[in-house]
Amino acid sequence: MADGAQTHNTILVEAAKLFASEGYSAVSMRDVANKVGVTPANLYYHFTDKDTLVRETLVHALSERAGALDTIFSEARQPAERIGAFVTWLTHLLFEDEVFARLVFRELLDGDEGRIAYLATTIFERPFLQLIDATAGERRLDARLTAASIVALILGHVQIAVALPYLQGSEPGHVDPETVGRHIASLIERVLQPPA
Amino acid sequence: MADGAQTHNTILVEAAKLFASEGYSAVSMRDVANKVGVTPANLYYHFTDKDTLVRETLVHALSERAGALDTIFSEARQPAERIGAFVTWLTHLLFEDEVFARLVFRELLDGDEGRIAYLATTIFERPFLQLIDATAGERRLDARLTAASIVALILGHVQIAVALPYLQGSEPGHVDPETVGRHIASLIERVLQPPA
DNA sequence: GTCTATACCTCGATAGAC
DNA sequence: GTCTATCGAGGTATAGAC
Repeated sequence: MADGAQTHNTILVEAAKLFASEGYSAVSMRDVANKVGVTPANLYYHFTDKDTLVRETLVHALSERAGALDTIFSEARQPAERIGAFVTWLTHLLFEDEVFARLVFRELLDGDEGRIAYLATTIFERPFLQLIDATAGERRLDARLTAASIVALILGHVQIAVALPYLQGSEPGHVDPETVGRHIASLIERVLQPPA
Repeated sequence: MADGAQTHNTILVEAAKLFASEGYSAVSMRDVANKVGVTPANLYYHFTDKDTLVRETLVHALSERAGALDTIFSEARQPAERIGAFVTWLTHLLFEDEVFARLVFRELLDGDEGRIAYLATTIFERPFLQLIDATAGERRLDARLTAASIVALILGHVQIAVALPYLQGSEPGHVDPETVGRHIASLIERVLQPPA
């Protein structure tokens, strides 16, 4: 199983998958060890205890994905274009990267103060400020609430996607990132266009 | 601790609180027993095993709340008014009834097929069909996606409410059901108003 | 850095008295 | 209907050989 730095990283990656799919308390150190292909004792060489493993797994998984956020907004564009790019990016990321999406949802549900603060500043703060800036043109809406609504809309669609197939007359397109992303973009366009 | 029917109900209520706040696998039968004030063995008199307790707790908690849904839509109104009433109702319910909100989020995250199907038909189906009906007037949008968006927007706002206080310049109003509800209603109004 | 072996605890669940 | 007592499995974590 190669050298230590390798194992350390493999543990973080496999633990992220397990924690995302089962939840922290449902996954034992034995589970992680089995998946990685080492013994439980080895996990305690790399991480002092389970709580530390959970936290470092989270930091590793989130910071890995948050990097791409920079490039989304880095190119100077019109506000509307910037919003569209963000919507497309986040929708695809959450629909297609199930590990990331589920870790985010778990943190929002079960994270303690420190972990939610970390999540907020690492993932949400940058796009949130950009969205506030981009929606500030519409004076009759609270820009912060509107920015929150854009993020909420995307998160909510991902969240309810698992339930939609059980409703009457459901179609696969309702849980397809491309379709949902375009729909969200068109809703935002309507909200932000100057009223008649 | 009174007669059996009473205890049975108390268990369901206290278990709902514990499961909502900690998650199913993080709560032991001993935890539930302690909170109720009985012994673990007694729980097994009322429920055959933990999984059964979890399922019956969920059914009890959801069906209890879903009843109010009928009255929201029962009075014949204009589509716009019906949407407004639904938004106000669901926003307040989710922001103010933390046990219900967290149980719903947990099911969406960790429920198996049967439980998500139950959640979908018990909670989501009725308002969903009503919303489709009420938004069908806007021909240039997919009514089902738009209905999903309304639910998604509300769920998403509740979901990210815990993170908003950690973002720069946050205000208490952003996690207040009244303020958020009105904001959502005004967004929907803009989307559904006939374009210029 | 990884293992074997194990201590100690908490878990879900049951038997049987009251 | 509720209790005491207990079993076996599986949980976190550590000691010490390699």
